[in-house]
Amino acid sequence: MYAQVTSARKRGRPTAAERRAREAEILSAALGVFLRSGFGNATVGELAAAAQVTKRTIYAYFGDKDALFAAMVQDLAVTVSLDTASDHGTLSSLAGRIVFRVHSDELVGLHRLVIAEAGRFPELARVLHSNGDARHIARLAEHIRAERGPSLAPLAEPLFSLLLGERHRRRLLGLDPAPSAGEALDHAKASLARLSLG
Amino acid sequence: MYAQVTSARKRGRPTAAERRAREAEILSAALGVFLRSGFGNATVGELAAAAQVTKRTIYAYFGDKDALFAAMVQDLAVTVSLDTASDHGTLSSLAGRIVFRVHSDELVGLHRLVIAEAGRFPELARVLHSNGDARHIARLAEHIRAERGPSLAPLAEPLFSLLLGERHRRRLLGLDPAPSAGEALDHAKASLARLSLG
DNA sequence: CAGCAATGAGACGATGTAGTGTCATTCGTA
DNA sequence: TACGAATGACACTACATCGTCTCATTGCTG
Repeated sequence: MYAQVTSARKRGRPTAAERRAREAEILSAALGVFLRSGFGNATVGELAAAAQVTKRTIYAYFGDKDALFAAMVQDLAVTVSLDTASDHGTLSSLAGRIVFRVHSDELVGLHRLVIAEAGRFPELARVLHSNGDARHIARLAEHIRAERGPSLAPLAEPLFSLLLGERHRRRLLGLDPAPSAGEALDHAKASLARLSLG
Repeated sequence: MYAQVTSARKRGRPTAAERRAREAEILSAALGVFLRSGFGNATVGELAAAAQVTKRTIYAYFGDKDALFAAMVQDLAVTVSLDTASDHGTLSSLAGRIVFRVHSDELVGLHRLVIAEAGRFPELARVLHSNGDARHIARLAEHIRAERGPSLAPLAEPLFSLLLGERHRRRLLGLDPAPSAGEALDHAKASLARLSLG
């Protein structure tokens, strides 16, 4: 059940650039494996094969499986929310992009992983929430403040709940596919209208 | 780390009533253990000790660990939503009770378990959603229809999303404690007001 | 250029756990 | 009353997986 090894990697001491690239590759491969198998079910051998390295290297780079998982989540947490650069445009366009992003397979899977392991990694739950939900809500609040006035800013949090909606709960349970960008925008507009923000 | 065994249970063939009681006891104990440890981390020995039986009996009753987990979730799914009997009173009182129930440690923990194992037990995810969220939304829709007219019934689903709110996401991540009954009612009233259902 | 750090390859030990076998014991049932 | 089903107690097997060890190999670094 391991990933296909297409070519043997060369041995020997790597350059500094190779080290950085290898670390990134391990983290990236780990995401794929953990999303497919879950934390408990993923074996270190599987993780190593997916990253095209040996277990030796995994342990040399990260110490153990727990640390690799933590490093992966920490690494991803930075990119969990939308780019700040894309932080212009109308409120409804922002809301639509948030819906699309938050319902994506990648983010839903990451959320599922962290929820499942929240007991063993409480810090990761905090990090994920700070960089995800909290940031999205803050961004919505800024836009509402700018477009509709400061008095409506407290609507950002309930708006975010509507943007998630029942669909996101079904997503976490694996019952629904990810929405398209068009569906996401439609849902965002409907949510704004319900709070008289349309 | 096993539960303390206070008294040795008698041996020998049990009566029919004892069998039923024992099965219920195993299911109940399994909930506690799975909530504490998660599915993967809970051992069959732990489950057996918590139920005051031996592993032999667990296997005789349920076959294997997977089947025990499935039986437990199926058993609980029936009681996941509010009693139909308590289905009277005002809309805001119903909403308050739903908030309280859905944010309870027990339901949040069950949700967390099923989300974590949704890959291996997709049927359980369906059962939990049908008996939980879907039923709550249907009940809200009935009340809205009766109190405010049929045209507002489609608001039941967004209302349910507001009732969960950001708090429930934080609950799943283990970041917040369960709300008191008073807090639950306050939040329900605020949510109704936001949708002009107050 | 010589020594050493880092790696691939993969065997290996240690550990934990699912699930079963054995035997005595209790009690329902014919 | 005698037999057999169901269970407790618990040793035991089978197996998976974490993490380490060995050895050869490559290429940085002084």
